[in-house]
Amino acid sequence: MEYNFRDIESRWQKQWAEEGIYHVGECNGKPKFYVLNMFPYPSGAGLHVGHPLGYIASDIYARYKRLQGFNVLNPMGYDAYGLPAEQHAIKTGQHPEISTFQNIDHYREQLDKIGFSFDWNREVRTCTPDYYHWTQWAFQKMFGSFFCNKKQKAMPIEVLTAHFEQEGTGDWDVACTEEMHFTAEEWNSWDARKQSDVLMNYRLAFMGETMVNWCPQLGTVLANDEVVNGVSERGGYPVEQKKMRQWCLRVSAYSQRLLDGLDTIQWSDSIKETQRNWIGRSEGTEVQISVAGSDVRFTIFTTRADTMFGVTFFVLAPESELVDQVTTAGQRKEVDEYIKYVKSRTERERMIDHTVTGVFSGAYGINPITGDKCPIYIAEYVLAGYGTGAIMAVPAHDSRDYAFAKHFGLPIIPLVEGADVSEESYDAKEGIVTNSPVSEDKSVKYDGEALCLNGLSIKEAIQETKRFVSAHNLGRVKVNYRLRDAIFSRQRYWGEPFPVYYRQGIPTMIPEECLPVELPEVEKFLPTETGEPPLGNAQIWAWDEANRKVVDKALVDEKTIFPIELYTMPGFAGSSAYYLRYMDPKNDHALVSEEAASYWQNVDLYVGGSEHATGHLIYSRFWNKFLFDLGVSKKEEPFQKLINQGMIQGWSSFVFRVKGTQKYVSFDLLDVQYDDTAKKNRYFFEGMEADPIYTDISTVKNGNQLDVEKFREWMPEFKDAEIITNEAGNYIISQAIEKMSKSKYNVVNPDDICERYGADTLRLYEMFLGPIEQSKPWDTNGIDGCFRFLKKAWGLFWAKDSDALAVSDEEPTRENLKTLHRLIKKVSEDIEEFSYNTSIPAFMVAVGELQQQKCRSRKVLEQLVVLMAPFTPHVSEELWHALGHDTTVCDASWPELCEEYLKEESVTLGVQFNGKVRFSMEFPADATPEQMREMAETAPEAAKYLEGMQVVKVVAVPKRIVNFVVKPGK
RNA sequence: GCGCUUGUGGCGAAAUGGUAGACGCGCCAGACUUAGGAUCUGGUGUCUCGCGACGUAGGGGUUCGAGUCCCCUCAAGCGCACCA
Repeated sequence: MEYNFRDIESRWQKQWAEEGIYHVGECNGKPKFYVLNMFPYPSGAGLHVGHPLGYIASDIYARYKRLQGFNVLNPMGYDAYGLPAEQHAIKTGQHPEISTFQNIDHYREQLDKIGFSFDWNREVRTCTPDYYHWTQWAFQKMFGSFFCNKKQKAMPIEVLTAHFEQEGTGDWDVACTEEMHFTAEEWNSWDARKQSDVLMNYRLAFMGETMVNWCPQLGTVLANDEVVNGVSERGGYPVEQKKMRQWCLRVSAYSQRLLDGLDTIQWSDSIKETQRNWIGRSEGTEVQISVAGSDVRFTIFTTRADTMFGVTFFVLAPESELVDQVTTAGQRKEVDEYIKYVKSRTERERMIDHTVTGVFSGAYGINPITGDKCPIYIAEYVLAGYGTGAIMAVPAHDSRDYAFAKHFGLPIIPLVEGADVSEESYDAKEGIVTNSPVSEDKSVKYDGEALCLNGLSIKEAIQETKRFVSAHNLGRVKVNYRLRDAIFSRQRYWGEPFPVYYRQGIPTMIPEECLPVELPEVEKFLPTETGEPPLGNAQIWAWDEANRKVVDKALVDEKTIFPIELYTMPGFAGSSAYYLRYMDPKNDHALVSEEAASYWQNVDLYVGGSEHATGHLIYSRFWNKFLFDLGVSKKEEPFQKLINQGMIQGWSSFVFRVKGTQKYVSFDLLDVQYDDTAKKNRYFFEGMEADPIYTDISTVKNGNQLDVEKFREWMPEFKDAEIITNEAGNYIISQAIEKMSKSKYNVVNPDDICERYGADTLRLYEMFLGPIEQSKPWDTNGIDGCFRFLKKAWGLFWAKDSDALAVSDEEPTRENLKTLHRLIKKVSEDIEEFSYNTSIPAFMVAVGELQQQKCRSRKVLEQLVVLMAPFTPHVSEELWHALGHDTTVCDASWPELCEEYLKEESVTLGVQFNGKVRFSMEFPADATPEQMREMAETAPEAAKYLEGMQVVKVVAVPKRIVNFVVKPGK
């Protein structure tokens, strides 16, 4: 019987959907397993072959786990809010929801063709009110919480206000934007507005005046991970630094927990390391510096407390508030000019250009250890956002300070024995400290004690200085994190609205029972003429406190009716807790019920791209930890194991058009020159320049030739093209590996593959391409091999030239069982290790062997069907039913491995002399090393190698090798 | 600059420290076919007529034995980057 994949696949896909065989519930009899893919953003371009890579890998794992008896949750949904839909809406005037839903339908259609075992009953879309209800709810909970540093836990804000009423700030160590100190009397004397402002310093979701990444072209602020190389990730527009009042999430409060959690999860080292870098923990010392002749004091942060004796100047960040306080009248003008210059520079300029700039403030700081007066500079190489925005400069042991000192002619004092600092600084943290102090009178005594570090190693010196500084109250030991709080508002339309109104200017939460606050209709999706965000265009957008509903904003009276927030939430809001919602997607009363959360716990296997390392994967860990503190989430970490599938790239193809003509020249006829200034190749034909132009992959034949007819048909503008071919009459194209994208015409569509080869072949081939975590270009050429394999496997079950099943009840031979169990072993191991690319060859070999063995045994073939089921569900289902089962193959059991069949009676091993294999011979599989040695030594082939030689040593490893170490002599 | 990852045929890639290149693509030859991008069989790392020798980016080391473990160098990719 012919392998008719079109019929098989469409028939089973329909039946699976009708019978709902992939729907799961909370089943306490079975152990749970939660498999999850990063849900896609449904773009207008549809799926390309890269998207399903991760879905197929996780689907194989999900099906495998199900066959092993687990109750597997494998859901899918859509990250439906996003910029492209909004940009499309601005262009066309069409509501973004319409295009988004159309795209979702298209995605679903494409996904359904590949035969995934998703439970579509649990689908979520981040843009539907029943979903973002819980995004808003979580935000309100964060607003209503603060973080206790000692307990390392979020707590209700009421606990903090009660404390303020009783004791003021006291010495409670609480995560905050800036440290504040006030008494209970002060707190109680403040009005609601002032109290609200102060609480913003502590809330986990708060409004803060912070430096933000402002993108004028997009008209919105962006999170740090949305800015790449100083330009916006979406669109590549310039980004400026701007001080703005924005909603923020106090992600930094969880820095330590985010760091510690990494040790408890199975993620790749590279992604854990990326997150560690992003969190950027650094242990150091804060030291108080007083300004000479003034009351002003400031704090510096250093990780090199051992270098206190080498300080020759101090530096403040230009944005620091201290700049104004410190600057002397004489230097005012120069400082102002410098600040103006710094402000004129964009983020991008600052990143690329590291030339030394700075200005003297006129003031001097006093080094508390040496008593020295050192000049205070202002320079942009010190960042306001890190540490205290002020540093002590030790040019001898910090390359940046060194460059600055050289530029401004400041002294350089080496502090490490043997360090030569005449050409460059000595930054290494190794060596013995000297010059600290140079002489006794160079260090200040506190309580009769002076710091002396001479003779200590640098590490010891750091510890000693920390002790000294803390003991004499000159500063304290401090841990800093690079991780910044996340800016949580966007000036866009297509996002979750904030459930917040402004009660006489005070941000106030809309009552929890009134959620969700639905995104209002607007006429235009652009900012208003007065520069308000798009929601400023919404008419029905005011909160009526008395009637507890959203009303016309014309009614705002600031007594009972107030304006609602115009900002919306960023993309990561909806994607931060969706894995919890899948557990209980239709719950109206809670994000997730207690029962569902307790049963499903967290995601066992999460599959998605590594590009989310510092975005989604940090935010959702933060979000989950917060929900864990609330008791909603049951696990500290949301994703136990993470697999990052590589990106599938496309082959872009180029033709070359001579400038200003319709001549298209074959690539091999061109002169290629590298343009050093433009950093790209330029192409010339008979002295005229030719431009590379993308051509569609469908116009390419034989790997690198242009199919001229298809090319002419592809676009009207090429219809009358003058094609200049090479001598052989072929037109050679040029190719490049690039990201798959519609605009590069290199997209390979999974639908086309399914149409031509079937979903099972597509699934096999995507896994066969290479290791799942590696990026690789898509190459359709190899797919025939997988298709042939399926036809071969199919052929095992059917009689030749007839529709009859050719399976018998005969007992399997030992050979059959050996092949089968070798396959069981290999495939089980491979799936556990996600090396699917090597199990497909194993299938190929096994099927080849069974074919050669003329195996017709039902017992063997039935198990083969089950083994293939995770990879090729359609074929397996068809064969499973053909073999007479009336249940789905998904409910079969994964075959048990029986090592007995793998045992060898004898084994052929290479016999080596001095490490080189000279001949092979048979050994009993259970031979001991002694027996092996004896057999090898007495073998006739061995004689010529042992002739006149002395045996120094023999190494015999059962099932591995026999090696004689010999040397001449007797 | 720091961190992570990767270097194996024409290509995608395999190899618990044990005969490197399984399997697939491509290519070559043959079979069946009255031309097809079908199917099947065999071959295919390099050098050599052959015996054989050499081969896993380069160099060193550990080992009876190294693609694999250790050290150094080089190259590529990704991430972070005046983070004090």
